[in-house]
Amino acid sequence: MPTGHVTPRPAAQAAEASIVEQIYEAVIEQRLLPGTKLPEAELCEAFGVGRMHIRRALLLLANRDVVELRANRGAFVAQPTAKQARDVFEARHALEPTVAELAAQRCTRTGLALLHKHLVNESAAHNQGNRREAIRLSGQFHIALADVAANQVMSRLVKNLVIRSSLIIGMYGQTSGHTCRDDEHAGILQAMRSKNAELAAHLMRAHLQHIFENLALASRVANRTDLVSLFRPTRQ
Amino acid sequence: MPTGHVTPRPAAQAAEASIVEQIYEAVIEQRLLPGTKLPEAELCEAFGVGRMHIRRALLLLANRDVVELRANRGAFVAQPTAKQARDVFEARHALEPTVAELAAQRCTRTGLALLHKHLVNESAAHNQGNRREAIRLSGQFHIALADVAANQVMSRLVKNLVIRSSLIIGMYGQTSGHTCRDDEHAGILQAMRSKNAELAAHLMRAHLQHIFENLALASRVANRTDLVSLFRPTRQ
DNA sequence: GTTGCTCAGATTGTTAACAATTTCTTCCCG
DNA sequence: CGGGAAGAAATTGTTAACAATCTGAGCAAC
Repeated sequence: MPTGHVTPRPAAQAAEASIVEQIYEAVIEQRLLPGTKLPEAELCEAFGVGRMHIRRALLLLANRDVVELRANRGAFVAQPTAKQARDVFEARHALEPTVAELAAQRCTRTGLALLHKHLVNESAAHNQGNRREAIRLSGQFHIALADVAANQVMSRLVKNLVIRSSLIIGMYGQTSGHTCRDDEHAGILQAMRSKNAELAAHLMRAHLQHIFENLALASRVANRTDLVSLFRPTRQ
Repeated sequence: MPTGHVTPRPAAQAAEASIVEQIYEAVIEQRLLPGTKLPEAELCEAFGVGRMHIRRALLLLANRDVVELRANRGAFVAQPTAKQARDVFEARHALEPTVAELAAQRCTRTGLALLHKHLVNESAAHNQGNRREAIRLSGQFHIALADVAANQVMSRLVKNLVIRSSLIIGMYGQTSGHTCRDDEHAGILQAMRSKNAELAAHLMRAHLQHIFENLALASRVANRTDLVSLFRPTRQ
């Protein structure tokens, strides 16, 4: 037993958790579009780890329906079907109003301040035309709300659903950039400030409904992503 | 390309899915109690597969909080804390009334028949004193309900929450065997028959509340499991 | 008699080589 | 000039050996 007690071997299991997290972020920011191939070799180089860790990270991502593993073909960013999109938003509709309700009941001063700061950044990104950051923060708001609700189980569920929503918006989203109107987020926060849990839940319901209505589930742009991967080398 | 098109290589990825499923079942039936160690070697022998598949299955189970992976120590059946227990049931409270509502709206004649058969079996198991089967079917009812709701996303979420509930009941459940009173299940089914979605949701809410109230979250039997693993060789 | 250390056995974590499959290129034939 | 088969390169899946860590028995010291 040498010296300090600062986590003997931390690099062991944290590796794939970090990888999963980073891919999550990339999906939320829509830098990784649905259908994009994720070759093991590239990921190994990108994250500087062995194939084993990449393999395990991909397995976890597949288990959460963020990537799809095709046997002997490799890993691809998931392409949710219209049915899956409906299911995801139905689940959000069931969960998130309750999350908002709980968050309104349990929010501390610190939590409110955090969410407010979130909104300020979100608004700023919107006005600056920083679409990527705006999308990211837009999703993060829902996750932050779940954190304020102080329920880790629901927090994880919401996180996963938000990420999958990013994929869904990437596939069926209308061109107009208002994926999540920040004023609606502001309304929810205002309801929380006045401790009106019922109103927060109602506003969340309406908000989710609006997001869902802005999807064009009829337009099957499913194969678009293959084109994207074709065009990708030139862009960025 | 030899003959038929009946899934060229099915044995590949289905392996760990099957293993996960079987461990799920064992946890639901409370054959695997919280804290039980799951050594790789034994699992390899039990399922007749290589260490790799076991390893991946355990990773998936850990990702769903059904087992806990301690670095260099191995895999153990998860031991939910009281906080986690509250979180799980709060999530169920948010999800399952909606599931019941949707199930009531969407149930087909076939679905109702399936659920009815479920209840009959459950009741029979209860009367025959077949505790293990009763517990299993009791959990399965909630899962079957989610299947009837025809939302795969919610179905998977409910399944996971039910399994974790089994662990919670295993840790904090009172001695009396009524983990899920089947008459309450019957009430929900009756509400579905009369297409009363609102009532189904309400009954589900009450049902979950009852289950939760029968937990003794105060009694920290957390370390009990270590004793269990000590006593286990003699029993059964 | 108990506490603490040391070393062997067992278990987990990692790496690397190998096998199987897919994909792309090349070449032949129509 | 186009279609298609054969083969090579690349990628994924699997196995086995190796390294690191933990567990437990045995022994010495207090």
